[in-house]
Amino acid sequence: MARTQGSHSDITGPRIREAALRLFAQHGYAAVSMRQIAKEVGVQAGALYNYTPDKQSLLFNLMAGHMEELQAAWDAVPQSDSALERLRAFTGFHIRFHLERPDAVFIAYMELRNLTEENFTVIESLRRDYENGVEGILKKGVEQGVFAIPDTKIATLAVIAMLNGVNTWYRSEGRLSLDEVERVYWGMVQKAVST
Amino acid sequence: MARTQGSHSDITGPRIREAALRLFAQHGYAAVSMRQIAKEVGVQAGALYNYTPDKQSLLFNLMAGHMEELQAAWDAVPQSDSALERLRAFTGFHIRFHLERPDAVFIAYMELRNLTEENFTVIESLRRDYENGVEGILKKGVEQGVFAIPDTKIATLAVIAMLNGVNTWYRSEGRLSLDEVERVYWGMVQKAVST
DNA sequence: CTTTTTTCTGAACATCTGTTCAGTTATTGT
DNA sequence: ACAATAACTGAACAGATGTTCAGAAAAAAG
Repeated sequence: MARTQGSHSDITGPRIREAALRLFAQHGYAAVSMRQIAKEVGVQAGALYNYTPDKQSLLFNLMAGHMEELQAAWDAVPQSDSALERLRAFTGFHIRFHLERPDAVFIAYMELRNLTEENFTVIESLRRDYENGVEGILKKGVEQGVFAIPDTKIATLAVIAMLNGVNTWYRSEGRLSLDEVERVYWGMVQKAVST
Repeated sequence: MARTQGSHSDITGPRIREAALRLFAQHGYAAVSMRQIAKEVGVQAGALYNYTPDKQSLLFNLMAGHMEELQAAWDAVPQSDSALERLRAFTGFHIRFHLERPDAVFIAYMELRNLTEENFTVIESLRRDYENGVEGILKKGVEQGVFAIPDTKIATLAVIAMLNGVNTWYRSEGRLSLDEVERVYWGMVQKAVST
């Protein structure tokens, strides 16, 4: 046997990324072998190398793709003039975006140490861009006199860390709806930074 | 060669745990081999098995030890009658305790997926105990009328997630002192839950 | 129908994995 | 001085690791 029936590059490529994403999130990058990923796709390990130069690139592209999607999605959200309204929009956006892709989020936060130095630098830079956007909102709110924040950098990280926490416990079959979750978190975020 | 000069069980044991802790935190459980740990200690891989039945137990004992230390340390903190004061004490305690052992904290949160099912259950139970202590404070505050919280469980997780964020950015040589960090976070926590 | 290209297999590679264990040496107890 | 024990070595184990590559088969192009 060699090439099997119905095999296509444009199908196998995404399937490899999906399988890698799920497996990396579940067991961790180092604990997942190329053969496991291949098995999930229904292909031999060697075939993966038609789609990625190596395992490291597979991880890096998943992470970079996620961070770029995140930034692009946030850039597409219309921005109000009010800093308070911007922060509310961000809270909702961040919670929803992250709950929609728990695996990608998990990897982007947990597998940083398995990146090469260069790849790590790239991802960290993307993350900083995103954080700077949030800090911009907080700074604007301080200027407008609606936020009282001794250190906007810390507040940025604190808010993001708090919101990221949702992913550790939220289940769609659970007690609370997405809207309720959003409302509860917005209540805390708002109070935490307000004057 | 076999037993080397000046070798002692009561020295090697802790050194193995220290090396494993550092390496697991740095590269991840799955990415670290028993031979790497042994090399760090200055011993052959086989010698590790005088101190741990296997690699999994090494991880589990590090995590369980950390969680028990955490709970014991918090239990030792004197508790006020005021829920507000209790929460302030918790904020300071949690930040300081976690900043003192970044590696153990990192492992306890990141390597859960590398635990066997039974071991995972144990660790999760210890974590829930700790979280329940915090939720008790918030509930008490609601009773006393000083906290306004729609959902104490979510608020508990949100506060802890926010505080855990410190470990991702704090450096002792950095811009802020521990006292300042504690003050800034307490300001946000207090406002987030207060009436 | 024939050629070319794309997609994949299956085997091979050198190296690393966790773990076991017989044997060796330093230390402790008598 | 000798025996017993604790601590460790070094080799071995069966299997897994990422990656390469010649060749085979299916699909596309002519």
